[in-house]
Amino acid sequence: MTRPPLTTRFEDPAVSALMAGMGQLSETDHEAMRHLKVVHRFIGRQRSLIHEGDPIRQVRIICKGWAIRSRRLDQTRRQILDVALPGDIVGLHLDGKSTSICDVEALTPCEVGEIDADALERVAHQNRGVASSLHQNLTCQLARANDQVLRLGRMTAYERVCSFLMDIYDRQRLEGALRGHVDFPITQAIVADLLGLSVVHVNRQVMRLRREGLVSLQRRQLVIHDEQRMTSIASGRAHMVAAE
Amino acid sequence: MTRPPLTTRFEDPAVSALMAGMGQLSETDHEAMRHLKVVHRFIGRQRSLIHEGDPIRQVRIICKGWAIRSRRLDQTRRQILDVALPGDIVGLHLDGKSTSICDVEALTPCEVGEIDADALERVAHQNRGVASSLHQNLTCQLARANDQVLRLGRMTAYERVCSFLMDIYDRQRLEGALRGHVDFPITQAIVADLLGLSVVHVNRQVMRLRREGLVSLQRRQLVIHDEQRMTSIASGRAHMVAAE
DNA sequence: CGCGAAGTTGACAAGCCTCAACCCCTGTGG
DNA sequence: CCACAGGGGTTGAGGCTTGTCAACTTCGCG
Repeated sequence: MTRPPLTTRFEDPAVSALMAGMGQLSETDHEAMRHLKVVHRFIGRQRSLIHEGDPIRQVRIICKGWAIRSRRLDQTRRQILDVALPGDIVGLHLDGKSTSICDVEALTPCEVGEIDADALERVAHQNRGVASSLHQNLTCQLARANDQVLRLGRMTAYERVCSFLMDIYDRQRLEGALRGHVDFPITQAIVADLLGLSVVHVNRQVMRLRREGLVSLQRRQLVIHDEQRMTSIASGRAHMVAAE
Repeated sequence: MTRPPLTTRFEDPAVSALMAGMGQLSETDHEAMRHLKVVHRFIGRQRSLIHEGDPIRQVRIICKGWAIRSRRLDQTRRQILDVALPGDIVGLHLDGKSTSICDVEALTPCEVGEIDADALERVAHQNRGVASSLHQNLTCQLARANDQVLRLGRMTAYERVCSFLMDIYDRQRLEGALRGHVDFPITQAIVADLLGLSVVHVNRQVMRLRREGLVSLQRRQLVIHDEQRMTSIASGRAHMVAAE
């Protein structure tokens, strides 16, 4: 269910999250960002944030929880484009007429900050740091999309799973996760739709990774036992290595 | 080989191409763009424009010819991310430190316009239209990347080939190709690396499309005989249709 | 004419999918 | 407290899609 929205103006967690991913912002930049109005929404698990074809007038920032962006080919075939973690922006995937080109759905209960796109654009136009940060965010999403293309196009199922697990792991480490284990609120069915595989085959790859002692994956938590080996497999470098 | 670069300032084809993809630019926007210095380079077929890891200080616009952006997993596995046609920008795929995350290579002899990235950023900052056009260009590249992910993740080989041919076809029609046939300077090996398939299998799909009378593909030219059917296959809608 | 690149075809192998059965865990309601 | 249902995970068997290898043809070009 959706709790009533909430509005804040100062040191908003959404704004902080947004700016965290940004490079060097001047004090003026910060000041300008603080004056943006942010509407907070709370979205239940598996609820839709955005539908393909929706007109988009706000930029949305995930403050808490995880979400996925996806597209459908038909009833049975869905492709998940990427996973959005706290601090990530959703709603930049638009066509020329500001219409969303993908669905966005909450993987876990989410708190989302909404900022009016025009207002943000005005701020960006007057504050160079903000503009270049947004630009950098887009560039980063492009880089992610390229990673995904490489995975789907040329990696084996085993490599794809490794690569994806390391991606989720690394992103959480960057955000300051110091423990050996990170959150993983993702079912194997989701992984399958992300990696262009069947659920059954994903399960086989996960089983193999466990058997080889590389990862633990239970109760929504992921532990990487051998970072180096995982990274090497994920980058396609581990080929004729004795894999048993 | 690389001919000596050439510098122009007014009504540069690169600038025109760049602005063509942009929405509504004011006269001031145009004026500002015209004062940008553009260095033109001529690149031979199969020559590299950018290597992964190169520091990028210029935005590059393809004025003539076709190029591809690609990444390698290892010696034997390459994934082509997309094809750049005249008017397309390359060199926006960067990591945080302005380093290229992919290779760019000329598919045919190319003329490329180079604009200093800082200078362009200054112009963009002062001219809202330019800024939003660049933003829109990035958004468009994101949308393309998503299309590619959908293709690789969930389409069959047959659908991928259809989808790709229609993409190349539609893009040239948009640019004003009125004839029934469009350029197609792309070998099947390139299509294979684009679609995550083997050359042999690409060939089988092309043969099938020919047998079914949907396309002609010869002497570097592509003809689509049944646009509607092709579009329907490319979007995954043609499933249980009697396809032979 | 001859060479190399690109395209074509068949046979066979491998990777991945589908189906189907089963297990485990958790929450829910009687 | 137990029964039950449902979601998620696991496993095996068999089939289809795609890859690999290898041979051959065609095309483009000097």
